[in-house]
Amino acid sequence: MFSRACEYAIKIMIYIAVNEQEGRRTGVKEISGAINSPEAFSAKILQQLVKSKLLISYKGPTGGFELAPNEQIKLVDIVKAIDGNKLLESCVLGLENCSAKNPCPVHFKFIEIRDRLKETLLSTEIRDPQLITKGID
Amino acid sequence: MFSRACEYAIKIMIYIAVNEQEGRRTGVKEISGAINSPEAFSAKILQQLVKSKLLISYKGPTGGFELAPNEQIKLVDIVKAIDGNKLLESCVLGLENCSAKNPCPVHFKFIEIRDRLKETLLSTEIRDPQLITKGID
DNA sequence: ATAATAAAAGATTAATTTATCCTTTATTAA
DNA sequence: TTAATAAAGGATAAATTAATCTTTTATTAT
Repeated sequence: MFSRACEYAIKIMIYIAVNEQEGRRTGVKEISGAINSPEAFSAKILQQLVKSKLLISYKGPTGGFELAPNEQIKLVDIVKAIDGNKLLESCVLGLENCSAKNPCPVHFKFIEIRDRLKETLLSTEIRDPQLITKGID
Repeated sequence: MFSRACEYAIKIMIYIAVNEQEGRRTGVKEISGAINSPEAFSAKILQQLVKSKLLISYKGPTGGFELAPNEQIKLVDIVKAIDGNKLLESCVLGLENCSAKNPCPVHFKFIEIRDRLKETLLSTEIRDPQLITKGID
């Protein structure tokens, strides 16, 4: 469903949110240890999340990452930042001109699944207390 | 959502179903031309579909492919044959031990989307007249 | 100021997926 | 029975994704 990088990204964001609750800034090494992801690869993903303004980074000792403040960060923002919007917008059969007016054979079978997916990604906020309690490794 | 190969596979199966309606056996060249897929790659996918018993192949002149007879072929069969059941069974965050009893942070957010997807794949039959009318290229 | 720390950046490698090419095998029709 | 046809099989190449390694830049605390 999501790329490996995107799976890591979601876990990363949730883990940083957990630490935010406790007022702690989080570094790459701690994150990759906690979510069991390769450190250097995680660092690349963190860079993308910073460029996408979902995180703020700090260098040097005491450095690390924090969630972008005063922002509602939703799952959909993470997915778009890492995987783009192919999953959310493109035809499941990869047809260029598929639409309600010119539907592919399975268009109407999948449109509601996709809408349901979008709705879930849009309504799930990364600071949701429900999210930040459960296992992530 | 699906791999490129799986997108091709679904289009291939629908196209063969269209021809079955007209009593025509279909060859790789015609198929790849009709659905706009690379011929040699399509041939590999066709081989997999034959190995998975979803198609029957015939060599030589007048050769080609037919749907496996007397079988209800569902979308889920195609997806499983090409992409396996990762999409249908694995945790969206890739966690090995994710389950209702030991849920990942997004488990319950996605479980119903997945169930909806499974239901659609299970209930969509490749010979459904609704499927085999619409554009596929 | 300087040493230590940690992220950023860039280059490279590995693995997987997508795609092509070439040879072999089976089948049909002349 | 032979030539043409079409799928099967195997090897290879290209592209994308995943992952690693090394150097640079910024920041903090001593």
